[in-house]
Amino acid sequence: MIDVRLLRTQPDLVRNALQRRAKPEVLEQLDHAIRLDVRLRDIVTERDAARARINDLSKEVGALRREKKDAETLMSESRALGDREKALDEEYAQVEAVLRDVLLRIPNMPHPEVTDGTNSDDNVVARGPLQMPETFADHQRVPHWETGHALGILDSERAVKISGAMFTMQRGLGATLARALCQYALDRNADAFEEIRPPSLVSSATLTATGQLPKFADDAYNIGRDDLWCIPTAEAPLTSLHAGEILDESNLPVRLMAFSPCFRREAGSAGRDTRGMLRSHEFDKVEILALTTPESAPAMLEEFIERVTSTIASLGMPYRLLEICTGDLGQSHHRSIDVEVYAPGCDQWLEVSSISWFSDYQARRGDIRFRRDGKKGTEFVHTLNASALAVPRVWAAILENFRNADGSVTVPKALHPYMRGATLIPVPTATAR
RNA sequence: GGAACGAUGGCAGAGCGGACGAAUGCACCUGUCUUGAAAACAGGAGUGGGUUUACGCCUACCGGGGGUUCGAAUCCCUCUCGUUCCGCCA
Repeated sequence: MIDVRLLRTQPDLVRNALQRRAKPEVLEQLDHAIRLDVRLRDIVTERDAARARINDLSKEVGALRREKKDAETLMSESRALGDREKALDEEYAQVEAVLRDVLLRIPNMPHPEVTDGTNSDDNVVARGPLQMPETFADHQRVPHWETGHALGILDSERAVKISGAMFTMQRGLGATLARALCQYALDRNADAFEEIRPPSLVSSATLTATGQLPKFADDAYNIGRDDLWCIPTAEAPLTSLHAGEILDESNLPVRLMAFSPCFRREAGSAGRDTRGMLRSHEFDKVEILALTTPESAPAMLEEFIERVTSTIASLGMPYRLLEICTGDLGQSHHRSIDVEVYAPGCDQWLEVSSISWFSDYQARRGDIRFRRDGKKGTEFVHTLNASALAVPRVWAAILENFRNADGSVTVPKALHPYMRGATLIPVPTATAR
């Protein structure tokens, strides 16, 4: 949520920043919010004046009563004011609700350094592939779904039988590999992050704090009977962990990480990436997250980039960094860098992580504040997060990058400790099938 | 799912219709005293909103929402959460 005060005092600053997102309707929402805010303050001023008078009157009534004097004149004046106050209060609640809804739908202001652009075509490669092989061999040019099925470690058909389209299921060493990736990602960040095992079902308030609600309700699974939502990412419960709290500056930064399943309806992407593991309704991910002071957020962003890229690099696959342009930036995002891994089999750069800085946008929604040492008052924290590792796409990229000429897949060395001794996913023998 | 009880400031805990933003204790901050500390004494401390150049002033907040009243932490309704007992269960 953007700051109403900023919108009030420096509307042009906000307008210019949001203009860069290249979404005309946002500017209309902005003007709407400004009008509502003006109206709201008029109401508040009059309502508070009425309340002040009522408070004075009831004190006088109390005094008269003690002296056994008649107070009917004052009481009737107060009654009339009470009616007015009630009407104003109702109007306040109405206007406030609309204003809040409008504000919740206005996106965050992009960081000044974010490149201008209108859509994903304008994203810029911030760091090219550092280890792109000259060429890939033919045996690496096999899509992971073919390899996965041939090796008996991916069973899409039965996943569809059990749950429907866009669900996947790994088996045997494939399942072990998926879990190994999570285990590995957690261990790589355990030096600085507290591991959390959060709930996978959360309240509407929780999904509103991170920005999924109210605007993107169609993208998440809703359990209407209990008014709960399946988390689309551990970002949601982790960000809200300190919702409504005032933290001490000395406790910052708060660093959290979590393994969790992620549930996404993928409402707008029917028919896209239907094969294999590139897009599914449920997947596993390890998320890292930080709550920081505003001034230390840029350094944390750099640290996150370093952590994510070094993890990907340690698996030995070509990757690149993408600076997301203003037109492609998510609603809550102040700045985002995507990490993509190259998958030679399907010849695609796969987004395996998004490293994001939300400035105080989520903190304002979730009411996460901090108090500076020895100072009065509070400020909103900055939130940052990143996928330390998203399983399916990394899993897919491994099957393509490390496919051998005989059809087997070599397990990256970094994962060996988590594979129960397996260093290779072999081609099944005829009898084993 | 059923029943009973409960929810007050950082914590503990009073208040049960009128000067209550709220006693008291602990914790905290600032003075005085002390070489320093402790103790003692004095004082100060919450959050949001509106308004003001500013000091400040007004307003709201005793789990959430609604009601009664001139006036609600206090009375009534309702929801949520917690504790205990029963039921069910990994």
